Amino acid sequence: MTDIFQSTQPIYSQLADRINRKILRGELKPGDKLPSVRDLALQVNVNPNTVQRTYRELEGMEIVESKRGQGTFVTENQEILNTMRERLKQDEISQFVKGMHEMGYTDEEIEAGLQHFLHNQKGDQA
Amino acid sequence: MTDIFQSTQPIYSQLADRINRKILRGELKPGDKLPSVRDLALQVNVNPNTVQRTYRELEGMEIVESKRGQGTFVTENQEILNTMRERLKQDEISQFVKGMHEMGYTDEEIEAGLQHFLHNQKGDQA
Amino acid sequence: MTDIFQSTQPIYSQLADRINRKILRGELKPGDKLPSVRDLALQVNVNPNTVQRTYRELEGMEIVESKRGQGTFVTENQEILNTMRERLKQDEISQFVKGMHEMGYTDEEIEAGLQHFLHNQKGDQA
Amino acid sequence: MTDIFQSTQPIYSQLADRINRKILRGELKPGDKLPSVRDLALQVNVNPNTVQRTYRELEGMEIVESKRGQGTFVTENQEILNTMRERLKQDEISQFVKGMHEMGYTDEEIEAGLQHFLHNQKGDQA
DNA sequence: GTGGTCTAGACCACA
DNA sequence: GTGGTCTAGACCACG
Repeated sequence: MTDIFQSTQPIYSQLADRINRKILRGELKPGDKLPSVRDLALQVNVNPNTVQRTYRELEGMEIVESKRGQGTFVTENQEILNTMRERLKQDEISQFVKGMHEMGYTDEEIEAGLQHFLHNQKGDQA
Repeated sequence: MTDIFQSTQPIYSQLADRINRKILRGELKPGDKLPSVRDLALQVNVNPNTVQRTYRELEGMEIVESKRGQGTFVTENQEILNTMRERLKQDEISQFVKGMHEMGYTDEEIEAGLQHFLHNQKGDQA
Repeated sequence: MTDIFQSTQPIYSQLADRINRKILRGELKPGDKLPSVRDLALQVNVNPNTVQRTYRELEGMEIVESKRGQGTFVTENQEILNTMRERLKQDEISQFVKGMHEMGYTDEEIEAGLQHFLHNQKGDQA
Repeated sequence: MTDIFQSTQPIYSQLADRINRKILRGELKPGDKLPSVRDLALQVNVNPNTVQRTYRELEGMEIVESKRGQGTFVTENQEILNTMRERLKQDEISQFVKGMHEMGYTDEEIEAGLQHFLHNQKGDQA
């Protein structure tokens, strides 16, 4: 039994990632209030406990502050956000390179491929 | 109800992708026989119909050939494999760049980030 | 409704504290295996999830390492243990001083009281 | 079955302690009337019998006096209050030292730790 | 309303 | 066996 098709990463962690990226993209700005635990649970159709755990995770990373009785807010500490941004960038690159290596591409081919792509994108991306 | 967490891409398509990559990686070589529909269905724990559809998909791309009564085989046509390889490469790159753009990185930063990563990997990849 | 008598600190956190102190006291040494989640849950009569959370908390502090399928173990990193030791010491002192202040004692009286106690203990402690 | 988490000390005794400390802190002054048994029972959400027993305990220590038909009052005998104050101080110290010993600290370290703490507190207490 | 804790019980992955 | 995740639903404390 392998069950390759439900991504193995836990939901709370996927959710945390999504929120991180929303913050980076600027959809959520420092000081903004996140949806309440229960609301987000309904939105993404998971158990409130799971959202709770997501928020707790984000709090651990100091990306978010939870205020009992008030809500959960994006940190106003820009430095932490920058750190997270850098970390996610490295993750993304590392994952990309790993995937390309798996397909048998060399570092040089990867670099060339990227450059070619970047210099030719005018609206022909997927 | 959003259900963001079971990746939206259909299973047969995910399966096709996985097989493609196995071929590129050399785990499956031109002329190799793929597992029978029933066997693969058991292995990855999906319905045989889904595997059937996956194979049909791959046949459509001329990456595999089904020989009635014998099984399904990786094409020996190297040109087609090269084309697929190229297509997957473009997909990978495009997806990577899209992700980086979403995080607000410019093309220049992406290129620089990749180069930095490639020139510094000694064993510190994820 | 005040309910002053169920210590407000969450169970998982009390449990974590108890385990910390066991480690400091040397009842649990670096590399030792903690009881399994389920066993400890039975021992202290709480839900396994609560113990799970305790272990997770300790893992976050890097005091403990959980190895799936094997168990949870006290870290062998002595430096972390020293740090924790120092932290708990400060907590204990701070709490003591706070309590004494609440009873109206001055810093000088606290210091004198402690010295008197330490120099007179021969077996007459509580 | 251990049930470590509901502090093992009986409630009436915890309550007595709390009242003692209120008196020491000056929240309750000599001659002040304590709440009626029923009122206090409601306030702290315990059975009136428990409060009754608490008051009897305090009476035994001569810290309060019950005047039939009028209520329960803090003693005006300063000497007794001083004695209690001293006793609670010793308790506090003894408990503190015991805790530090449990963590493996020597008497010298305890004294040094306290002094360091007292001389450095500017607002950085817990 | 908000976040936080806890239980009960199920199911998963690793070994 | 081990730890880890998730759901359902209850209850708490803060405001």
